[in-house]
Amino acid sequence: MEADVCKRLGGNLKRLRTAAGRSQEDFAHDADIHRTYISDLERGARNPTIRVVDRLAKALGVSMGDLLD
Amino acid sequence: MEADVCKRLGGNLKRLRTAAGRSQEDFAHDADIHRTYISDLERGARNPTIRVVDRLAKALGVSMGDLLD
DNA sequence: ATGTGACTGAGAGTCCGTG
DNA sequence: CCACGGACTCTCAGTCACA
Repeated sequence: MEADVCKRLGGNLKRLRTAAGRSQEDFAHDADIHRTYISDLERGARNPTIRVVDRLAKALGVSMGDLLD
Repeated sequence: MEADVCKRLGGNLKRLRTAAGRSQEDFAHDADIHRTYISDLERGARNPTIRVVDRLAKALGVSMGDLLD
């Protein structure tokens, strides 16, 4: 446990996005975030602000806790 | 509802911190975050990264969802 | 369809203060 | 004890070309 927050977010994001059957490109469009930025996030390579996470959560229809906890 | 994420975090943070009976300064020290930044966060005046929120949650002994949802 | 390095403007986060 | 400001450094947001 205690994986880095960014890795945790990345894993949750990838899991929830693929579970919804959406590509990074399509999802990026819905969340209004650049395609390569989504790629970075899923790899845990970025430390995003809560405003970005808020957009991710809304585009997925989940809570922020679902992405971060 | 639908308040800005930063305002939501600010309200939750202030509520949970005061419920724990701690001053901003003491709490800032425990979370290893500058005291003025805690003040800014509680007023919803900043858009922090998830690493900062993670430290806040740990210092309070709550989940990130408790602070953000 | 996704991963990655590089880039720039904007803003995250720190530290000095004051009322 | 807290709100708020100014000034600073360093990282994030957002984008591109290319693999």
